[in-house]
Amino acid sequence: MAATTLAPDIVINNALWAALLSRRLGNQLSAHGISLNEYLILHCLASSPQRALARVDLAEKLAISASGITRLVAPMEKIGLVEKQANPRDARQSLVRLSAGGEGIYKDASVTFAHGASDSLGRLSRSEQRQLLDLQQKVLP
Amino acid sequence: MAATTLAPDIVINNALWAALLSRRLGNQLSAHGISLNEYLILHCLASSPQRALARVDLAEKLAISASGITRLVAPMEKIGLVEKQANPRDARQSLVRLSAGGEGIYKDASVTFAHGASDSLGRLSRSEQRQLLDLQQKVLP
DNA sequence: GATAGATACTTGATAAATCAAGTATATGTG
DNA sequence: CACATATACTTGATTTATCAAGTATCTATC
Repeated sequence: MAATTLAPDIVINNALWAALLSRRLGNQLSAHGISLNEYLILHCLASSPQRALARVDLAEKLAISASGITRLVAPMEKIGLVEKQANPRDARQSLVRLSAGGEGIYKDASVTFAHGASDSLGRLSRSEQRQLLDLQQKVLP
Repeated sequence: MAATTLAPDIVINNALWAALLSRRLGNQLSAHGISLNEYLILHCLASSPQRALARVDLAEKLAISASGITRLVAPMEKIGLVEKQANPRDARQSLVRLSAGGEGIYKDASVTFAHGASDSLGRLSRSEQRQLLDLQQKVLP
């Protein structure tokens, strides 16, 4: 059955598209002084109700290793995009919290990001985009 | 207008999902002794009519830098997955050609890959998968 | 047919991400 | 309470990918 070829093709397309976009968007974001991964961190923080997340949760969301988060976040703290916030209930954890400055950069960068994203999806109609987003959200855990 | 949030969300979802899958599939493929990028190279070669591609074209397809291809392909040649084939019409180029051994590994790894891919898409019905693939192909250049 | 510029790759230096191992704190069990 | 195990992070060593610069070849123009 040809059934088996469907899922792999989807995954491969996704990987290729992601690689392409991450290069393109990474280049565009560099105008704001941040990398794509840094943008994604800001995005996750801004989307979280408390504007703060444990490093472990960030790592999980971004599918990055724990040590990767440590090394990504350290310079972001120095620049003041995020702040380290101790957790009084668990001394092992230190939350990463979005700072006011970080939020500003995030909003600015989001304009650029949205522009690049729209360009890349230009061939899809609005309803097709809606459809794609719905499908993605079904797939994501 | 909420219109603007659609495309960015799609791109972000795609990036997060791609990161997740590349880890998961990379781990699974390591049982075959190859990385995800090596699998993708084999896939591109196997899908090409001549079973061979110029390094430049591989780099373009995988959205990897030219030097990245050089360093990825070198060990694959040593192991015998691919062969270097000179281009008589252009001495600058050397094509990367899928070897018989490489094809075997590719087929074996594809079973693993298909399994992982299906798992990840388990929440989508077959027709939804078809829909997703169609949308992806509209987006890709 | 010589020369300027473009193309296909390779290589050295560097940045980014990983794994494995280590530290510190928390939790559950006898 | 003590001890084993699990969790949250950090750090050193290594892999992986990148960029910038270099070589060799091709192509177009004068």
